Amino acid sequence: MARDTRPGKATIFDVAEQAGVSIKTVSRVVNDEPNVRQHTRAKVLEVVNRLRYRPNAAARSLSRQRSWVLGLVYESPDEFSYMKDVLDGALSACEERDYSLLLRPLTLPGSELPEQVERFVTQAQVEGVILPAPMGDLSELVRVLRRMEVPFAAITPKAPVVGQVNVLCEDEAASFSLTEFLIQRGHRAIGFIKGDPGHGATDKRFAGYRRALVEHGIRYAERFVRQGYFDFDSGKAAAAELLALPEPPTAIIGSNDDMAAGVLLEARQRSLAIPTDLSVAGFDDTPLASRLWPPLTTIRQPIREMARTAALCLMERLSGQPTQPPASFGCELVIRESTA
Amino acid sequence: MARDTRPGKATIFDVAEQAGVSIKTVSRVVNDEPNVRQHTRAKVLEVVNRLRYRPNAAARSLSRQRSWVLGLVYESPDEFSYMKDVLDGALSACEERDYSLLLRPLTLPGSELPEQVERFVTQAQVEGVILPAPMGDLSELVRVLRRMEVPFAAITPKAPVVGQVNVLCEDEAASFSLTEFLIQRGHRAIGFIKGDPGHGATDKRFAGYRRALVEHGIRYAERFVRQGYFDFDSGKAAAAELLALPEPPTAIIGSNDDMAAGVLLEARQRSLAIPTDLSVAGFDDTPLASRLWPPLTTIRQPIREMARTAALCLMERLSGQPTQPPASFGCELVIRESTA
DNA sequence: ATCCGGCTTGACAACGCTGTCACGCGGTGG
DNA sequence: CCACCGCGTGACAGCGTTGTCAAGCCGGAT
Repeated sequence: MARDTRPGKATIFDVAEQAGVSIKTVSRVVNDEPNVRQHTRAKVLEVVNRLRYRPNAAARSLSRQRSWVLGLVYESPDEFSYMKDVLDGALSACEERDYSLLLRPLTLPGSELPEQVERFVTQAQVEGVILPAPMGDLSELVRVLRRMEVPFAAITPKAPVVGQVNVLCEDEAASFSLTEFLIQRGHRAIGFIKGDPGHGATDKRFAGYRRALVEHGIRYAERFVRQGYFDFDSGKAAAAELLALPEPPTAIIGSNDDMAAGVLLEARQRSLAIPTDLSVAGFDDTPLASRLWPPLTTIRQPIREMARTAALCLMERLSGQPTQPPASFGCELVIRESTA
Repeated sequence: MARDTRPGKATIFDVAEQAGVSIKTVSRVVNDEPNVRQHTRAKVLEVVNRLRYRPNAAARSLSRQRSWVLGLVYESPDEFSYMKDVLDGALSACEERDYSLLLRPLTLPGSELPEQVERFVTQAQVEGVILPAPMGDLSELVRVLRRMEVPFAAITPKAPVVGQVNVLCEDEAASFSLTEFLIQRGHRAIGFIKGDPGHGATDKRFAGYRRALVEHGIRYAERFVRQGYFDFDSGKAAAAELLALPEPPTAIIGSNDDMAAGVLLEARQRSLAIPTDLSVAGFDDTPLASRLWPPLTTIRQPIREMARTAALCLMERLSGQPTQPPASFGCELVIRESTA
């Protein structure tokens, strides 16, 4: 007769007692350690199931001096679809390996950033941190984690952070292919709206744009490039400037979908037909891209897979494996109706 | 000379030793317990700061038999903006009170739902669960949590779950005011696209629509109502049916923004001018609503605040306070350019 | 018969913290 | 002068698990 039938309440002692073994043996069975006779193992497992025994995470953490907690430090933007995919990927990896994932949204720019991250990591005994873009590009952040000796995995289009797990995204190549696509469709005057200067992706995407122009013998014109901040409003404002040019571009690339949406709105307010009068392209293939009119030509990155990989590699590293070389993920050009 | 200057590594013993007191006194100071002389307290705090001592969460959990972990169980949809706000609110509350928040996305409908939740709760020693809409409407889920004696907080437009924390949203009233707004603008033939039948919000929003019609002496016509599933495609499909009617409605309400976006697209493909030929309204005021053309008239709910409240009330309850009566939150009509 | 080594098992300390209880001290009321 | 009380403090036993180490057992080699 079980003393307590509520699940999650039985301890290793209860199991040991009912199985007629010592707690150590139960521990061995539960942790799949070798050197337990088949018969004993079966008996223990039977009791484990009957009592719905689950090891107490706190006790295990305390004893093993490990928390099995990963942290996800991110910037919380309005348009969350990028982070949603990151979250999905990281969570799936964590669930698979019985890690927990703790979230820490940050507002940028932030002077107290190092303190906030330090608090986050120590408070929650975070073993490793995942840094989705653009967090890996923040040197203060990297420095804090280094000092605290907390391993991290950076998802970034920039050069890999040495000594850490890196997941690279081929933003430059993606931007190149997007620009090339527009060139092949006959565009010569192509506007480009850059993203936030703090983000590594900003430079890479811009670099891909320039390279495509050069390789196709088109002169790069600074007047076709505007600074944006990865948000709707800045995209709209930049588009307003570009479209007010004496010879406006026939196509505009926004460095993300949200800015491209801003371009669309600005164009509409100027009664420009899309894509007849103006082609527009974005980046990221967020849900937004397919809901706009016309649906956006954009670049799809396997964000979910990238985050998953980042988490998994980080776990490997935490369990003592040598750090993997950076994993790189390609992008896909999604052609919709906003370009002609 | 500190034995280990790395932060987060000092234990209560190190502090006690350097402060010349017992570990119990350190514990008292750190936990703000009474009966410590001012002088002693100051000395201990000084050492705590110097060593950057942070209590070990696992040890504390083990000893106090509490985990300070809340769980957030949600359905992971394509359009994540609702969940982003929930997440923001819940996280802010957790940070404030030094709780951790664990996430558990679920795919609906799911036959293994109870098992998944049970695993989630026991595995991570979750003390209380937050159920954003529509999770609180799933009876299997509620039943599992009841059986496990895990308190939860439901954010729902439906009747409060007895014995638990409840945060109510006034979907019926909001829908009423939105419909009334359209009526006052002269619309008589108003189409309505319902949401997923499983969601409590679906009925409430529909009820508000009907009540507004009735109170303004407009006959309710079933042909103007279509079933949707809270996603873009179903909204578009429903709009197609409504607009194919011999006498199509002059306004269409989507039960959320994503479906309203679908209506917009369908209208555009039929060359209907918005809002001249057709008014469109949504629900939720997601970022999508303001990025579409024309920007959507919609209903804004204080989701973030609601989630915050849910989390805070849940914590109160976990620390032994009596359960609060349900908190109710009003909505706001956001008038944009999609209606005339 | 003896010794050795590998497999299986268990006793016990350790992990870092909090709860309980007891002790000493100074003041207060009888 | 003594009993009593409340405050400040510390010793110590848990909390549930894993790591260490030693013991017992068995088979094979000596």
